Amino acid sequence: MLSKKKTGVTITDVARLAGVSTATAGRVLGDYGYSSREKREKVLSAAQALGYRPNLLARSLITGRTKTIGVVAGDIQSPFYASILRGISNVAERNDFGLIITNSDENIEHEIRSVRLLLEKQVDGMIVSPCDPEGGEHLVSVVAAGIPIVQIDRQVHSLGADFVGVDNKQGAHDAVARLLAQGHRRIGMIGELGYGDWSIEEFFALASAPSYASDSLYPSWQRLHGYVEAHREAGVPLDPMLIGRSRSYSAQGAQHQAQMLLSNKSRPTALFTADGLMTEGTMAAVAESDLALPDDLSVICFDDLDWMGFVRPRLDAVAQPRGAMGEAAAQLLLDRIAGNDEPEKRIVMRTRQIVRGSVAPPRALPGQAVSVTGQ
Amino acid sequence: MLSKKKTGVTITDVARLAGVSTATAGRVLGDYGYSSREKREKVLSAAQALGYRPNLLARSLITGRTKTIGVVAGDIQSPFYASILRGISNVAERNDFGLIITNSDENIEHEIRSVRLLLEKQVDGMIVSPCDPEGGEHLVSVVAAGIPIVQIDRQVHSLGADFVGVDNKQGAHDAVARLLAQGHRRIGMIGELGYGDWSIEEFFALASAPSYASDSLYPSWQRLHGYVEAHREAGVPLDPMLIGRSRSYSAQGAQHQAQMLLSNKSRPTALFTADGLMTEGTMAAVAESDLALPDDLSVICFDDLDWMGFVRPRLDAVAQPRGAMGEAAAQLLLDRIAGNDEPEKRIVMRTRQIVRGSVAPPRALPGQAVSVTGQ
DNA sequence: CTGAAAGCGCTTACAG
DNA sequence: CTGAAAGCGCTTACAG
Repeated sequence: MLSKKKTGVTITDVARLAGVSTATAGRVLGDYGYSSREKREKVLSAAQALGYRPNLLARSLITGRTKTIGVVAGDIQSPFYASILRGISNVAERNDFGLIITNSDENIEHEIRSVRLLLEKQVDGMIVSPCDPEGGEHLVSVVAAGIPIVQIDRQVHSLGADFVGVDNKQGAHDAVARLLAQGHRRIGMIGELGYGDWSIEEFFALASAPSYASDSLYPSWQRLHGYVEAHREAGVPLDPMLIGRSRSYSAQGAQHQAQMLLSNKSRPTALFTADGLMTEGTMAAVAESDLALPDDLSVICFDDLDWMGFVRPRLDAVAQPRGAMGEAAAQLLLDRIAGNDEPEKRIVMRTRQIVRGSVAPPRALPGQAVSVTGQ
Repeated sequence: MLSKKKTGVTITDVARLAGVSTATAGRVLGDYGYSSREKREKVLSAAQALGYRPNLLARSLITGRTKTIGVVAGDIQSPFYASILRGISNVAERNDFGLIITNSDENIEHEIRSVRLLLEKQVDGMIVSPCDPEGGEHLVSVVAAGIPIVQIDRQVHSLGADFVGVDNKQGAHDAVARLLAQGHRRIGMIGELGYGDWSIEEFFALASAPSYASDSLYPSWQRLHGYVEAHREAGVPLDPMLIGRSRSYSAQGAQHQAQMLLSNKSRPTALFTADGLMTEGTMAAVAESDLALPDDLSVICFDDLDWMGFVRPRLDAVAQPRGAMGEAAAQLLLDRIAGNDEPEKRIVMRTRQIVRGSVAPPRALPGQAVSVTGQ
């Protein structure tokens, strides 16, 4: 037995009470077209008396615009997406847009399902964090249908849609360069590094070329590129054994990789983590170890999370402007929805190095000679 | 200049290509009513060929149901709401429902605006975390209009809508009792404690009566009630000076309250924080102090956040089943939408004490005699 | 099982 | 400035 939803007050009811046509009532209530002050007041007070609320569905069916944007996030529960969503939500509310939110869980089937739902709900545009750089046919067809997409954090090759992200290479480069300047020579990195048909060795070879461009790669690879560049500039040789590749966005995977790295007899003296989830897994591994930060191990994390400011030691981080990324993406999308047809835009935002005390010069490890050169 | 949205393929197009009426096409595509295998196949292949996607707006306009639920959260960026939303989202996706999300920012005007938007978007039901226990007229009118509401975490008095929350009193009681059992006699609490027309002294007097019921109060007051009960059971006198009342959901406010408490010459030897945000502020204050956990100060936090498991020392917490709360609320709402008209339901979920090492017996403070009784 | 017709609640030309 | 009419893309009785 379905509960029968009361068919609320309609524009027809208002028009009848006000003694005008539905067209006139519509013009007043929808604030389009002309209306005399007299009719206007009649309609308004009738609407008030009846408690009229417009049915946006009906309006959208005609206008072809829903004033709704859809989002496909990786996982709305993660601090990264939660902050981005907040930024998107701010802009949406400010512009009287609704927001439909879905998760892909980094699964292409889910992503396709989400996009279909958003399409059927007739969103005016979408913000998507695509989970497969190569699997974007479903997105191509959205764009082809004239529905704007803004990609966030990650992108599909040759989709030709706007993009908002951060300068991953620069952020990682600066963090790793700081560790190198402190004298670290064995710097571990824990990253997702999932897509990519190459081994770490092969990527090192590619990325060592000064002309190598990683712009279209996934964030963790761009961050590894920054790692490589910092090493090249410092003249420090690369060691593939120092790279922990979790291959999926999972704290457990990262924890496992960090444990492996730290239990090695020639363990790294510093760790660079490639995102929030990798940081959580890595810190869990560190907490289980006997290592004291920063004396036994220096750490810098990509993405600054709330708690990093009040644990001991406080953790150094590469901060991404997550809220601003969401706002920029939403604003760009609204511009597109409003008809802005300038060429494809790429907004690459700057990261910020946050120094708090989780970096110190390396100490000599048992059985190892460490030459501290520093800056 | 508005970009003209291409009016996609409609059921009329499909019907024409398939050589059937729109009614028949609708029956096949919408999977309602009868259809012969022959027509069915024709319609399906025509739809496939044209790339038909139903326009859910049109369907909803007729059926009066949008298969969409709306959520009014406090702040989707907080880990508390982010997890709840994930739970809601899981159930929604599983049932092919869309999800429209808004924030109230604990501001009644925003909440009213959000509810209006959801109403105009014709959601089939709402999940709301109301920000004012007394200000619920806008919610009353929603329920009166036949649109089900499930309240989460907090509730409006006498709204007569379902509710999903946790046993705040019990959770707080057990945490504080554990501190008392360790010998703590001066236990501070940092909480929002915003609504309520009483002072802490007055509340202590009220809540000391064994028959006092705090079920309809805001969570932080219920948690303070648990604090009071644990003290009464242990025969430990209450001291209003030990309660830091931030009066708003703000980490800064909590930090300030914690600083005040900790800088007092007869400072507490243990702290109980009443929610995630209070914990963040409190931990910031602790990080700035000279106090070492757990030797100088024991801590238990209400709400278990990811990072509490891998900081040092790991933090003890009262875990709320946030994801399950969201799932339960969404499931209950879907039941109501499906027509379940049983009497108002209250789902009160259990918390779980998580012991990790941030609690130890108190040490004597300079200039104070401490009698450790504990077990 | 199928089709013609009406209609959901609005907005949009089009006359006046 | 206003109203009668048509129509957005579907679903729903109602005949057949």
